[in-house]
Amino acid sequence: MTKLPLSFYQRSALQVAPELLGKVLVTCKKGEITSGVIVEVEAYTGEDDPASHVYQGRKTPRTRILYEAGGRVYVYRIYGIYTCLNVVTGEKGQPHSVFIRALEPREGIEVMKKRRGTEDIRRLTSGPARLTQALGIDMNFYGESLTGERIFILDSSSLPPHEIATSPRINIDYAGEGRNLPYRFYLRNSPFLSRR
DNA sequence: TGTCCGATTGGT
DNA sequence: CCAATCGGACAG
Repeated sequence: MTKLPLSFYQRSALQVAPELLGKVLVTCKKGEITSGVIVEVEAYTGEDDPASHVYQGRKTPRTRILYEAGGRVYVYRIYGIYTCLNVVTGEKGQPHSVFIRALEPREGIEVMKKRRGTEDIRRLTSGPARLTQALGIDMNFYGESLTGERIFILDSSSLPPHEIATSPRINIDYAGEGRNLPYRFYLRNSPFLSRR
């Protein structure tokens, strides 16, 4: 297996998002490898997207990395407690990203159980803030390259289209009209989705 | 400087 | 259904 190349990421979020399903997200922290198959993502499509952190051209210290070329990590804090992970996509100056919402655990399950404080496999990585905790992803990962050693995504064969489902994005009621856009993509039969 | 609020989660 | 908990965004 080989890492996805930068060229994979340097396209629009709507192209990249469904293609990330079935790929394997890996982190290596203090020699401990943890990984999971990506089963749920959402596309955030830049300054015209009411749900995006860069809506209407907000350029702030937090969103700086979104304006760089695709292939890096965008992490942010939410509710003062949790960390959420995005993959930056698009060309430089095109602030797209793909929000990673859920994984199916693969490698390092014992480490993940310890980090999450639960034995329940279904609650290890089935949610955006759960998976970051399980994989040890914190704010120090801001801007990290996805072609490096700490965090990367492994390539794998494409999935048959009928396994991929679409829906509106979750918990973006603040986005007005944008709340109905079908920008969430997930593996139809996965037991590891984030739904509650 | 002050106020408002969230791309969530876990427990009632 | 609701609280937790604090940095970011923005108004003044």
